[in-house]
Order: sequence, then structure tokens, then C-alpha cells
Amino acid sequence: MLKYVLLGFLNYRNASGYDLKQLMDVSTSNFWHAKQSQIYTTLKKLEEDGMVASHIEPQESRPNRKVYEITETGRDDLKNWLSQPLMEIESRKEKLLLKLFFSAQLDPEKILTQLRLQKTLHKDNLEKYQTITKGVVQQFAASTDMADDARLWEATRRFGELYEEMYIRWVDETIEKLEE
Amino acid sequence: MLKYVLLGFLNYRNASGYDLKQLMDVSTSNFWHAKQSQIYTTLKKLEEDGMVASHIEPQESRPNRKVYEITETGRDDLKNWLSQPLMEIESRKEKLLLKLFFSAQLDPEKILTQLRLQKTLHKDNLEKYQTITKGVVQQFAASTDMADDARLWEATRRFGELYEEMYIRWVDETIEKLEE
DNA sequence: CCTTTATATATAAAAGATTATATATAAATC
DNA sequence: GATTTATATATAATCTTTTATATATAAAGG
Repeated sequence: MLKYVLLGFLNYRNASGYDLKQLMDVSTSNFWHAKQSQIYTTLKKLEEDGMVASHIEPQESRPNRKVYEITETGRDDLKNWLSQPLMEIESRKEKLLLKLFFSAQLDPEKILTQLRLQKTLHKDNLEKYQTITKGVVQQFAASTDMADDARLWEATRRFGELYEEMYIRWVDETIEKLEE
Repeated sequence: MLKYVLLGFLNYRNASGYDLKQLMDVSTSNFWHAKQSQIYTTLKKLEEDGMVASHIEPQESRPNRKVYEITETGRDDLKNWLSQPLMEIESRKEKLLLKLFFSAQLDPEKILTQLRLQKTLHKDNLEKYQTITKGVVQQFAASTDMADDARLWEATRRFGELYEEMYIRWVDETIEKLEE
């Protein structure tokens, strides 16, 4: 999948591994994230497969940039993937729920503390979605002729916001029930 | 992490790899799932590490069962993990959002079709949480002295329900905005 | 003056997870 | 009579992801 994130970005403009990591962190990290090392190894594989091509851009006093561009093959693969419908729903992994599920033998106070901590973390995250990320989307929208893109990006930001709101509501509800 | 799911179940009662797969499918699959092959290889590793012990239960006309039980070491490890607080929020991966994010170049009708399809899938899933899974929790609660456990299990079921409701609302909202 | 942050790429090793395949039989469905 | 479902375990190969490490320097902050 990371493959398609990288092709997706490179379809807009050429970028280095470093650029792609920055782009992901401010835009897709909400629903798709990757470590730096994975991005570099995936780019390498994409080049071997002829999906992207690269050239070195020399820099003074900084390591040279290796800038990638998408090839026709890559563009075809991306468009093919985009048009392929998803027939299944995504499965989640939530460590907190896992702990909760097996926490009956534990001191009841301990799981409450953990729930309260997670609530704080999710509240901070919600604020992030309501400020920073919205700004990023608006910037993109204002500076380009990508009105369609901005609508789609706003929809993905909105998902993050709704998710965090739901999560916080669930934690509140759960704490209340466990305190009885 | 799968390690702790298996130890968590074995802390209740002895079970085979097959049993554990069944248990996960009806209870934790909402927030933690695993393929059969991963369960078997993880059990093997847990035995090598002295976290579980196994014995063969012969059966006629069926392959013999390999039944695992948790050891003291395993129990200690599980309790230690349970009491360790989670300092970070879980990151998600959502293919649908990824596609949506890069779908501007695509035929706009295509992404709407995919959104509608996902809505159907999530609606089915919501129904599942409201019927079958609730029944499983109630069964457990009625048949045992595990009232505390049942409250925690209900909380994890409730998460799945809230998540699906949120998801469906988001799809509706997004379809509406894109149809304008 | 010292530490941190930002810029930039790369690889090795390990862990986690999926896909595919093999074997075996009873019971139920078509 | 043929296929599917359920019972049961196991491994090989591959793919995905994380953790850790190495190198190098300018600018900004404390």
C-alpha cells in the first residue's frame, strides 16, 4: 500500500524520500503513516520495478537530494489501483481495547488511570485536527487550482476529527460505567 | 501483541490453537485479529520462551489436539504488560481514505460508487455488533462468575458499534459534499 | 558555547503478518 | 454422487513494518 501513497504524491510533483516523509506527516499520517526507513526501501523497490525514475540534485553543505519522478508504468499502476473497488472493510488494531478486554484480573483503578490517560492524548489529537491540519488543507486549496483535491483532503481530515470525537465519547462512557 | 492475546485467553482456560482462533473471531477480532498460521507460529515461540506448555490430547477420526496452558512465567509477563500504561495513541490504516485522498484525477463517479459500497459493508458490520456479538457477551456473563469481565467485554463491543455508526455518518456526509 | 532541530540518504536486523499449501476425515448439503 | 463445511495442525515463502544505526553540516535556540 505504501507504494501507492508514494506514487500518489509523485503523480502531483517530483519529490525526494525526505520530501515524501514530510508530506505524509502533514497529510496522510491520519490514515496512513510510514517510517523513514520504509519510505527509502520502498522507493528503491519502485525504481527497480520501473514505477519511478530518479536523479541526483547536488547541494552544497547538505547531502545531495535524490529526486524521484513517476514513470508511465507507475502512473498506469496508480490509476488502476485507484479505480479498483475495495470489497472488504479495514480491520483495526487497538491495544487499549485489548488491555481493557483482559483487565478484569487487574486492579480496577489501573485500567481507569489508563483510560483517563488515553482520553488526554486523544483530546490533544482532536485539537490538532481542528487547527493545524485544517490549515494545511486550506493552504493547498488556496494556492493551487486543485479545488477537487481540497474537497477530498478535507474529507479525510474530517474523518480524523469525527474519530477522535467518537473515541473521547466512548472513553467517557466507559469510565462512567466502570466507576459505578 | 498477539502474544498477549493468546496469554490473555490461556489465563482463563487451556486451549488449542484452533480454539484460540475461534475465540478471537467471536470476541477480539473487532480490535485485534490474526490468521490461523500466525497463531500457530506464535504459540510455538511462546512455548520455546517458556510462557506456555502443551500436551497432546488424542482424538479418534480427527487430528489430535495440542492443548496449551499458561505457565507462571507467562502469567507474570501478561500481568506486567496489563499494568504498563500506553503512552501513545494507536495509528490507523484506512485504504478507503487513502484512495479518496488521491482520487481527484479519477472519474468522480467512481469514488462515489466506492463510498456507497463501503457504506453497505459497514452497515452490515454495525448490525453484527448489535446482534451476534452482544449475544456472545451476554452468554459469557450469564454462564460464569465473571461479571467484571462482561462489563469490559461489553465496552469493547460498544466501541465497534460506535465506530461503525461514526463511519456511516462520515460516508453520508462525504457523499453529500461530493455530489454538490 | 553547547545542544537541539532541520536537512538528507541508506542499510542491517528483527519482528509482525499474509498467502499458499499440505494432510486427514466426518457430517451435512446440493 | 459430489461438494462444502467443520474439525485440527503445521510450515515455507513472501511481504510489510519497526528498530537501530551510520554519516554530515548549518542554523537556531538556550
